[in-house]
Amino acid sequence: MQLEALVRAAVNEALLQLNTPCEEEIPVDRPPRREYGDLSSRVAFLLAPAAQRNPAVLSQEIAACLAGDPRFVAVSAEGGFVNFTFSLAALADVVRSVLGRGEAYGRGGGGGGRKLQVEFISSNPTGPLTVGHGRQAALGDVVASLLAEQGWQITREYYLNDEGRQIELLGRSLWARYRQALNQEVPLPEGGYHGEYLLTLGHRLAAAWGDRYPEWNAGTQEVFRKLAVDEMMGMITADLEAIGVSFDVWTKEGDLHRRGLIEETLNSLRERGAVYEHEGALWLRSTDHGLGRDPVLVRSDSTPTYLLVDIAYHVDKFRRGFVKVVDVQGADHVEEQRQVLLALNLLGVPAGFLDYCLHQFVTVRGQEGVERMSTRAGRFLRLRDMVDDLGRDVFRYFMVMRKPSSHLNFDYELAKSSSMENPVYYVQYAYTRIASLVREAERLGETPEGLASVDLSPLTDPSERELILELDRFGDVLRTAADEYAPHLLCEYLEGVAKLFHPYYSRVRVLGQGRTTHARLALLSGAGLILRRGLAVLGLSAPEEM
RNA sequence: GCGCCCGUAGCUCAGUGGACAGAGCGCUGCCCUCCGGAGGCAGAAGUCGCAGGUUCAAAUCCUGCCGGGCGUACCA
Repeated sequence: MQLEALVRAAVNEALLQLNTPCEEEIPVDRPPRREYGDLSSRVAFLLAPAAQRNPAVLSQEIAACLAGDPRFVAVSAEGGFVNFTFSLAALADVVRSVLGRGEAYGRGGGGGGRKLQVEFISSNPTGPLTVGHGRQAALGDVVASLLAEQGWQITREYYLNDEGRQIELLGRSLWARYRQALNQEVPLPEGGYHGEYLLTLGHRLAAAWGDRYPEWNAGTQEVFRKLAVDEMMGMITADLEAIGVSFDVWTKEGDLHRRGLIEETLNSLRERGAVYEHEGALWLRSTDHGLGRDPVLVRSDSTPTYLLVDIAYHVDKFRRGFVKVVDVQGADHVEEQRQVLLALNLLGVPAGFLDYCLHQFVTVRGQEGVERMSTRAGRFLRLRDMVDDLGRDVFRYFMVMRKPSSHLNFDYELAKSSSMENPVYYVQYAYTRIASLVREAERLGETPEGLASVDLSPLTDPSERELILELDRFGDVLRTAADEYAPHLLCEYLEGVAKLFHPYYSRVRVLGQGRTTHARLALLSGAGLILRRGLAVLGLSAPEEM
């Protein structure tokens, strides 16, 4: 990050001398081949057309201007690119920045302390969390952390659908299981919940209550509905705890109703002429705005659909003062997302207020070909079972290591492996080795006075240069990952740092080398700090010992 | 049919306009009495789904086609 700025400044100076100012930001890239230097700029390609110059010549002139610049040991032009190789002093500044800024290193200020909400999981309380929810849980939690790193004031929120048809069905299913446990032939309702968890719960209730609720009536319904939701929420919070996810706010659908928000939102949409009646139901005019079909807002039995409630919920989010809202949702919600965005637009909520982080589904390797998971049918892999088996760190990492928009193939065998083949351990082990090294240095009395002021001139090994260049990228990686809701970029970055570290560590001796020891300890402390910070953003531990 | 996502090495995936396309796993060979061996080094392996187009430059942008996933409910 600071090295990029350094190149940018140097190029600007050269362009000023050449009387060819660049209006846009100077492009700086990592060259594809090591021999091209540490960083490069294709600025000459950018300026050549307007200046009517040959990029190859222009790049040579830029390089010539910067010959002998103390920030670089080499500035060269090749085929229109300008390639930069930093001086050791410039690189050493990076290490000093890392150590100097410490925990704050890599943070960005784009959020400016403004309020941002990340809503995720929001799974119906109709069963325990599944592997699919696991991806969303990890993704939402890490995206929230990434945005917090950019200076946003984050609220993690879970929307709890505690009313409606599915919940009635759940209560009725539970009652059926309860009666079955008392040896009464009561079938599960049509479309009811088949999962084993209700069976277990039914037996428990039968043992506790005996024949207290023999009939399905309004009173029984109320008892079972409420109890079922409470029990399911208990399971869900326990599951969340297992993966280390916690929420700041839980919003219940019932509250939105009681506050009259649904009605109010419907009226606002109606005033804007966006609603019409057809076959006894109320529909949203969305085909007028290029969407595929008009969805129902209020059913003919006068109950609101999920879509209308969701629109009202988002209007409420806007009123609550969030500057931005990110909803993490599965790919099966695209259609609905467009409807919500359209409705918000009609209601005057500024564009860009709501953003979706859309993710594809998870397949666990070895289970391909099985039917799609369904909580209702009782056909799913429980998140809890996988977390208990693999550990929180591995589970979380594997869930965010792929681009959200790509289907996730979960390699269970690799996740289960405890060697360095497993990327989680590969990264964590790098940190552990550094921690161990620092402890050993302290024990031997080889720890330098102030790490940040150590003489770094002994860092002449090529791997040390590589490592420093990589450390310098940390802030960029965090920012891009936050902007794009793409935690996998951070995973790849950390694996890259670990991949530079491990071979270096096994090849180079750190302790007992005098000044070189001090310099290497400073560099590795910086690397350790970044590994720990990166792992923390992912919600993983950085073990001092493994 | 329509909409969205995906198609890159044997497998799982990075890489959204720049220089001879990368990683992990797997495979082949070599090395390791040493700060934590839960190792290290090297190698083989790719017409970037196909065909056109735009550009000085395309895995990347545009169009069409092929293949896979998801959606297309008065479910959520």
